[in-house]
Amino acid sequence: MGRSPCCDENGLKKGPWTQEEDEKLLHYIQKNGHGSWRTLPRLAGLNRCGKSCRLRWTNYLRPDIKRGKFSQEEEQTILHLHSVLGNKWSAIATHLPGRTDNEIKNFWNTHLKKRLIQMGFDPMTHRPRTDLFAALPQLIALAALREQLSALCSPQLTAATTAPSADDGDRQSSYLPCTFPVSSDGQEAANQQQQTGLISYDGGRAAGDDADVFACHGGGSSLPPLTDLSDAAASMRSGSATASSSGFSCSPLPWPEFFPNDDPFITDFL
DNA sequence: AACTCATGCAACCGCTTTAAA
DNA sequence: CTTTAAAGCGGTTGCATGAGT
Repeated sequence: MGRSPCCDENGLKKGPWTQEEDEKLLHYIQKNGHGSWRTLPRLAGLNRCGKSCRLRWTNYLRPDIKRGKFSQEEEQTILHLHSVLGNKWSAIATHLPGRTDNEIKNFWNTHLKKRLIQMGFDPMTHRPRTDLFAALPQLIALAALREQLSALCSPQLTAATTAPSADDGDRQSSYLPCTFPVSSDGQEAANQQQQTGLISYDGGRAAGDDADVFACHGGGSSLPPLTDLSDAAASMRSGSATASSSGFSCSPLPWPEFFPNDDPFITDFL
């Protein structure tokens, strides 16, 4: 398992390519093909290592490269393939004609990964995050909120905040915040995801598979997606009147037992 | 206008895999 | 079968640019 020598050792040029170098490489490959990348630089009159030339060609100079913004469809394809293949950028790139593995990798790292994280999904598993670290800021904020509520509200609220016993199974799921209004089948959560335009693809795989990959509630995680509580506040402000008058049973805030819609403190607080 | 910070992307590094001797 | 060279691949870095202060 030998390693190709580093460019430094041979005094070869590194760093950004000049237009002149690009032209030399392009001209040589168009005329002769790339053949052996090892010998190409010398033959093409370039003071670069073969590796650098190959990279420049495959990621930039190749004539079939499609440049510019990724389309919605390409985005969905990447998300889908990444959920199946993981960080196999070259494998993903084979399904996106004109896109290089490097380009896809960059797009993933700078856009898609961040968006998944923001939505509370683990970018590697595509499932809601379960790690305590990721949840910590929100847990702290909620703990502070709870403390304030305990101090200001009736004793029954304090009682209600007592942690459930270990055999409380289902009830524990409502212990952590989620601004996606939850129904028994989680449909609203799915709808909300679709509205974001992020997780909405439906092609390629069986519905069951995708439902599993992008499950929000009850998808094998005890922790719902992490969200900004201000979203919940806004949603409550806008929906509280109709919710109370129509007898809407599902609180827009998490932990309805702690944050009852008709509690004057809660409505004032929000 | 000057500075700082965040973002996007091209390119490099080093490990793994493949193929040839 | 073993060794070695070359290619492939994914992770990471560093620079250019734009936005915000």
